[in-house]
Amino acid sequence: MDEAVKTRRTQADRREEAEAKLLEAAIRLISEKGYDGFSLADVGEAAGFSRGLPAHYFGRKEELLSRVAQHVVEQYGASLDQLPRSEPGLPRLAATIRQYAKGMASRGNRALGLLVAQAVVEPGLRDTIGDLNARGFAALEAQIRAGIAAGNVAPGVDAPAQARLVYAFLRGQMAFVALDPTYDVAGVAEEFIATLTARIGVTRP
Amino acid sequence: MDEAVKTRRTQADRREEAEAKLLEAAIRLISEKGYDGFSLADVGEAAGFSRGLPAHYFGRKEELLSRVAQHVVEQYGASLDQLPRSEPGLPRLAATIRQYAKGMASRGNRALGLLVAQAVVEPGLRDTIGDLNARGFAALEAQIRAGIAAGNVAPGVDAPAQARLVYAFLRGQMAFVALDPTYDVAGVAEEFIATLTARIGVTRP
Amino acid sequence: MDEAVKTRRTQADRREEAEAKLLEAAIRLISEKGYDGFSLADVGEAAGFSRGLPAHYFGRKEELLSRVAQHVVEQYGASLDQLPRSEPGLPRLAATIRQYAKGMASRGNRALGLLVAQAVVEPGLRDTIGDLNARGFAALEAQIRAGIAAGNVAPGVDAPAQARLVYAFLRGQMAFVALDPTYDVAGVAEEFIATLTARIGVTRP
Amino acid sequence: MDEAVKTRRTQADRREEAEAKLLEAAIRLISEKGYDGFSLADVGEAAGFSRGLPAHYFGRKEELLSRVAQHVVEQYGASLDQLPRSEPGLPRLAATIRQYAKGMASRGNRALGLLVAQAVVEPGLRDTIGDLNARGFAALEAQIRAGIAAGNVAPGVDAPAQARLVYAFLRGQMAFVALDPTYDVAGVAEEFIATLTARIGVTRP
DNA sequence: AATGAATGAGACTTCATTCAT
DNA sequence: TATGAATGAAGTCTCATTCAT
Repeated sequence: MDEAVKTRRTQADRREEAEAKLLEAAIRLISEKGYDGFSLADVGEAAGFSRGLPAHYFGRKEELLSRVAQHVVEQYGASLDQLPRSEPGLPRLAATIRQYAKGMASRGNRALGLLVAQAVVEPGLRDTIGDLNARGFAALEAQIRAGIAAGNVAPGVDAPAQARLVYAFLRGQMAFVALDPTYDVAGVAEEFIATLTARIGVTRP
Repeated sequence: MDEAVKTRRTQADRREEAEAKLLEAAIRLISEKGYDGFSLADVGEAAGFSRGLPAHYFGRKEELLSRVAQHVVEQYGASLDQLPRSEPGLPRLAATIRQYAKGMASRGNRALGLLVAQAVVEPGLRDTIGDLNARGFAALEAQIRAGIAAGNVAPGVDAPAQARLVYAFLRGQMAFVALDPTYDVAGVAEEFIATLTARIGVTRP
Repeated sequence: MDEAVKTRRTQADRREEAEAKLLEAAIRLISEKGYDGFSLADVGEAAGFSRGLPAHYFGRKEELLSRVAQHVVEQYGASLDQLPRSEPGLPRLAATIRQYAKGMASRGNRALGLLVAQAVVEPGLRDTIGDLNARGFAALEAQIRAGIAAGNVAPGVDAPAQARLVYAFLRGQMAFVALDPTYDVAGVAEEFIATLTARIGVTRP
Repeated sequence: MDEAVKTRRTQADRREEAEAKLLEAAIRLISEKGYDGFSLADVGEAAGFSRGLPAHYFGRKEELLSRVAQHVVEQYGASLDQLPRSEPGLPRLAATIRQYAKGMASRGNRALGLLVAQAVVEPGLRDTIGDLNARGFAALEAQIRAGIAAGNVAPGVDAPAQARLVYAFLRGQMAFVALDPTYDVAGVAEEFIATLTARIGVTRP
């Protein structure tokens, strides 16, 4: 039985590992060629496997792309949950914005941008990306409320609207960076933080 | 001879008109099926012409898509140039933001979102979309400067950064609306205007 | 306008002719390789066209095969309608059976046998073959009734049942011939005619 | 040693049982999807085993299909050998025809119909089905001769031809039933028995 | 012995593109 | 000029088959 378990483990591991490699390869290809600019065979080869493996695992290309989206969103969402360990509220919001600005040129983000756009016309992606947005809104909103509780955000602030505002800004920046690597993310992010602070920060007289 | 000239004119006109219809059909298809989710023949049929006409006019599909991008950008840019006739500076900025929020769910905007995303991986679109961004930045920046001149924007404001900030916010909202029609664009836009005003507006003591 | 009509004619003719060639090629392939033993590309090549043409015309393979069935059935049914010009009733029935026996080894019949069998599991063929059977029953039944009217078939004969009986025999023979070219169709057919006559013929005392 | 022998026996039995289940599953699949409308993996799953087992046991698909044909023919032939225990000759022939009519809608028969048709183009099946036909002819022929000996069939009857005639009728009916479950097998079979009797039966004055 | 992972060939199908009318 | 016939190149997807466990 130990034998059997070990064997099954190993087989399952082999598969899981191969799947992960295929997903990574797909992310790379999306970020380089676009949502539809590559074939399943390309994914197999890019991952160092046979041309047929992606189809064998995922069945339809749509399924592979949906899995890719989930994978990217999971990674992105995980980083979103790990807000920097600054003081809760406005300081942590500022830190979050800076962190995002820093990671914005990554391959995963380029791929995410294409997936987000495609989600508008691809029902299979719609929910995944919709969840991502909802999660982002919620995390930011929670942080704003934490700031109110902590006293570094003004009590009357419309938390949901401000959360969406912040997230929209971040998403928009992402598109600029992806297109133009010389775009000054950090500078504009600082300006945004200052703007946000002017609106929701607590002025101690 | 007059005859000949008139005929040629008419033919050229008819061609231009047919091309415009094809481009509009292509925009519709992009907004429904994505950047690459349709064939040249589909465009012909969607425009009410024969399946072969798009190939006849545009030759390569790449050429059609490039023309579509130019067309969309032109329309979008034109609306950007027609800023509302409010008082220059902050009031006109606010009006602009509201106007954008209103038009955000249009088909053209959905298509634009897909084109902007695709531009990241498509050299043929890169310049077109890059120009669009530059034009947007410039228009907003000019308005901020006009505000400083008019006295409704604080003199020390970093106009380029604020212009990018505003444009990023608008672009990000566009993505949210495209994905979720129930997203409250107007409400968040008002919150944004208030936020912007808190930062760059002139407080009269 | 004459011009236009002629042009359109010619194009339509070209297409119709090509389609007919493709269908004939498909029949040949079915009779040689079975219902599923060949590809669409094979059909194109066998007909002297490109590998892609069958797909271009028929879209799905299923559609091609359905069209083939209609084509074969049409030919077969046409020959069935042209009963030999013998005296109506029993003589003409006998002549019909002989005629069928003679044509049984043809390529079309081999293909028909495979299509009939496949119809059991292929909804797209079911109706076509069902119609063929119904037509066969009806033609034979009509001939039996004609015999009663003409006085060479006994009045009390169960025409529908006898028609089915005859048609079942013919269909069964078809399978034997297709499998074994040395099978003595003609001899067994004569024996069948004698048997039929013994049952439904009118004995003049 | 007894142990070892018993174990080996048991394993051989288990294998044989599993193979039988796979063959039955294959028959089911043929009757539902056609001769080639399923994969080896489908057979494994349909039989309640793993997707890999059919390949493990039979090696090539061709081998599985050939074994299926043998299996079906064996079952069919066995039922043919077990002619009903009526009086030899014409009565037993009639009983046989009735028995066949009754069993005609079975799954095995549907599969057999497809195998018979496929045999025309599949050398591997040709002999198997040829043998089946020969066996059927022989059994019927023997029964006719037995009738002559017993005095219930007329002495001058052409036994081989009549045997083929009967078998052709039965085979043809099979195709009708498979296609149309409402076809009145029993009624037409009775008409056939009466027809046969009129031709080969002995009239007692 | 049995499972299922992995390969690679080949099918169907779609389309950009070229050509004939 | 405009249509649509025809080609041929991919791309998706399915599977028989081989291998590792």
